[in-house]
Amino acid sequence: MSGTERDDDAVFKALADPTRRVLLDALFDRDGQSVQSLCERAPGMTRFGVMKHLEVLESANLVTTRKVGRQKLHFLNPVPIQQVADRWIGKYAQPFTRALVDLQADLEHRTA
Amino acid sequence: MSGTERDDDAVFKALADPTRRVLLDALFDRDGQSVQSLCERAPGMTRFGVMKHLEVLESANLVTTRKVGRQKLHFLNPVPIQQVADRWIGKYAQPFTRALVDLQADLEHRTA
DNA sequence: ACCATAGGTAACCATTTGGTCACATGTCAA
DNA sequence: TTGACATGTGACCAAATGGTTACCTATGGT
Repeated sequence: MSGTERDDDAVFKALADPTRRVLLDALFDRDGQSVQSLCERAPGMTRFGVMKHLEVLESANLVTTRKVGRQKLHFLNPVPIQQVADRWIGKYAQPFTRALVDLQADLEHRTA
Repeated sequence: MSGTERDDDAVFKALADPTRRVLLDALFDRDGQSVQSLCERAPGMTRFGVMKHLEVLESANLVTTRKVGRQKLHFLNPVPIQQVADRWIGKYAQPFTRALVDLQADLEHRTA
């Protein structure tokens, strides 16, 4: 796997868990939150579970952190998502593709 | 989890595996391929491994199938990807967001 | 100095996942 | 109808994942 492919893979894998997506959403709502604060978004899960998810997000470069006093603040970094969207998802989601898909679906429906 | 959230989750999880992304790319290149044909895209993996991945893609509704004679043809369905992109990824990848992100990154760099 | 608070480490566990193998089914063609 | 070919099923296995608990470190307030 090339470098960007490996990076993309980490991003895809990081996005594959609903808790992690919730955490990203939380940071989208309010950036720079502490672990404690983020735990509120994952009720019924211990702080350690949340921390593990945050580690995954951090190593996929989707969140960056900064220690302030005794708390660790988490910042959203959407750039990897944008890159993945640009060079992979866009290929499937572009209007051109969409038109083709609609046409194909129509044809399949007729011949079915 | 609501219905669409569960669907989105299946799509995210399906996209989390590199082999499955390769299979989608293969169908993007040439639609309507058989299992055999798709196996060529995953060298070093048995037909059964490929079949399992195809099942995952199918149950996430990313590929649809049609039996023709003794072979099963696979068709790409990008719609779920488009939906996920529209209602989740777009939020992070829109130009507006991108501008905010760049600004934030700049500020953080200055204060660091 | 002290204690409460915020976070970190490591061991551990259950489940899911990615993958294989052995075998079964269905279909075409001679 | 027999054999080759394409796909399906189920058992099975190793590794990764998601999560917990017990304990440790560091910081801030009083």
